[in-house]
Amino acid sequence: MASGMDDRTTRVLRHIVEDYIATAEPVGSRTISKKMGQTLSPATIRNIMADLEEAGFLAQPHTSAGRVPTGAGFRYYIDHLLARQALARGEMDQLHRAAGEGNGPADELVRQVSRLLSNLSRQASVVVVSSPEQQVLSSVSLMRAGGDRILLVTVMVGGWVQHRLIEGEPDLTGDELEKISAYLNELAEGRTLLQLRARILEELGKEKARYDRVMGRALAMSAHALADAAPGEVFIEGRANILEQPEFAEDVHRLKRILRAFEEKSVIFRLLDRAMESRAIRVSVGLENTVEELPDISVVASGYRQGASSVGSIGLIGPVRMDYSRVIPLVEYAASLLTTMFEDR
Amino acid sequence: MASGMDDRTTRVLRHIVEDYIATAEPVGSRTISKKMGQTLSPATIRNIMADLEEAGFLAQPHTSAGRVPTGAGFRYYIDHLLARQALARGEMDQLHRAAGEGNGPADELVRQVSRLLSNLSRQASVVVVSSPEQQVLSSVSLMRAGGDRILLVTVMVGGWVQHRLIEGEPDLTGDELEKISAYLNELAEGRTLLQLRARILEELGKEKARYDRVMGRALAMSAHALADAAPGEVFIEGRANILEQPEFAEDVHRLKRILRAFEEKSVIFRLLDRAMESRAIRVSVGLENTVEELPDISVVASGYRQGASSVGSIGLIGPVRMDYSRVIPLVEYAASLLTTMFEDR
DNA sequence: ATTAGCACTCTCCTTGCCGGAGTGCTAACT
DNA sequence: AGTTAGCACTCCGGCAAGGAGAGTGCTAAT
Repeated sequence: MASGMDDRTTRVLRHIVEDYIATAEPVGSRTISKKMGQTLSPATIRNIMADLEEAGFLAQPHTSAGRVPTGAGFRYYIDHLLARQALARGEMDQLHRAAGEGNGPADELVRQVSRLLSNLSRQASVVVVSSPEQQVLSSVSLMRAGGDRILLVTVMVGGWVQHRLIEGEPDLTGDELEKISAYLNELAEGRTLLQLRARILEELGKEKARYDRVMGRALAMSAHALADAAPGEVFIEGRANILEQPEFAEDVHRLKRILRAFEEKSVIFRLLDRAMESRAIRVSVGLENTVEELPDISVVASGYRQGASSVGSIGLIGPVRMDYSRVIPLVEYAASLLTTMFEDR
Repeated sequence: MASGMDDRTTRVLRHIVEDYIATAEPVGSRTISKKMGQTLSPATIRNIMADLEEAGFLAQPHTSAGRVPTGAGFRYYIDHLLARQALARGEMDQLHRAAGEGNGPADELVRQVSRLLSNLSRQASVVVVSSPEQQVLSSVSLMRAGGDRILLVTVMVGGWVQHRLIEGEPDLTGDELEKISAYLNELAEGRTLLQLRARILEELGKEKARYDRVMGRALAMSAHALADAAPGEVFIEGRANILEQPEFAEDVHRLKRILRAFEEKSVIFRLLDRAMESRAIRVSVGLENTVEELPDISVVASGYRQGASSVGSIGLIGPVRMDYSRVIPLVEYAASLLTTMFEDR
């Protein structure tokens, strides 16, 4: 049925979707007729519209209103009708500059890009970073953290930094810590965090009895600190842009749900994690996304990689009525930018 | 004039403010008469109300509506009339538990407490952490960060961790890094970040010519990395609670301004930094706070300390119509909790 | 000094009434 | 056949009028 639409019908659909994206109002037959250069009269358009409605691509808010695209309508538009709009030179430059400014650790980079992406798109921008378990370590260090606390700091090659606190290990001298750090670094060389953990446990079995107790205890406590996987991170920028969209600004209830979701990382995670593995951009429209808390929102997201492995995804969250032709290239570019930035790290 | 109010007048004011806090609606003379056990007739109350209006504590939205407290009215209520409401046992326990769960580095602790504070108060909770420049270091470490990058990690005794990236220093071996780290730690011993920086520069003058070039360059690059002060941090939790307040939920424009402010750390900083030094709790009502972007909001905040020095403040942001009797003790308790948590760090 | 009474003022809700936009259907046209 | 003009119909949104309700200010009596 979807493919059984002639060219004229799809052109009408395209115009309706685009007009609706631009105005956020139901669009009528007259408008479309004009837009198509009067080659067809409103009456004809109406007939076509009726067909499209029957096919499930359009809906009427009430009997005598114009048509509004349904989720399926948007889906079809995105999949078959969309004319991508090239990024402006200036936008690309801005994104590059933002990436350049993120010259701190990786989170700084990601935050800058996300922030700009939200500004350019006037939507809320989200970046999720998967748990760095699978990433290759660059170095490890044990540091005093006041009192009887020790901080285990891990740095990944991509520039992600993590720290975990170890409590109640008072009587290690600075020298001992350094020695252990050096040893851990040896173990970590070229390994992922996951592998390091395994390696430590292995080593622990071997060494425990033989060598000095200090080292044994240090290994044990490192293993313990690394035991539970770090949860991964979520960065959200441009929340306020949500209010720019009339469909949300007018409905306090929906607004509340979205803002609450923003505060619950796990929800955002679920929203974006499907985009993570796929290299291509992914657009979820309305009810398609399985997150019950948030019906009628769209997510445009793309994974970014570091070398061969996917480490996270970046995307936009907004109303179904988004300017996909503009927003999709933007997200795509931002994702590829992150990928290249991480490449030479 | 403020002190020239007799007991009865202030009691009326108190009831009006409290009723308004509870209902968010203008309150009439009848209501107050009833609330005071009919000891005074509505007509009398009306006279008193007229006095209070003249004194600037009340206002009428329109001729025949009830009265609404003005900013000055709230101010007077907070300063003279407020009956603090003791924290429930359960609330204290919850806060303690939250603090206990924040067993990671300091930011985790702060975030947990803030989050719970926002839940208990149904307001947006904010914590600002001043730049750690003045805090005493616990340890320092230089770590490889992939490519030709080095990460300078600093840990404060309170548990705050910072990292700064140093780019383009490729040819230092792991051993050298460790050696330099050890040396930096010696210099840092018991010093604040500010002092360390000075010390490094001093040392740099001395050592540069004499000792090995590696050490000299390492010192120089550390000094450079520490040159610009880290900006301090802001944690916001419970943004969605803002929507719980009818005064904001109904006015999209105001909502937008607040959410935008939440995205601009500097604004939040300005909002809370006056609370930082003062040990007592600080309540800013409406236009009192000098942040032009946000008229008609209240900030209830208190500094928290680490040892003798103020390191930040925690507070709530909400409408002027807040339940101060409940919220003030809450913030106070949260602040003191943070102070004690940092004490034994 | 307090209070009852009363006229008055505003808001808010309901109701009813247009005008405009847009549709569906039918009949005529190409 | 497909297309179009014409027309009756539906529904929304805005506007005005009217009435109920809440609350006030003032005056006169206690």
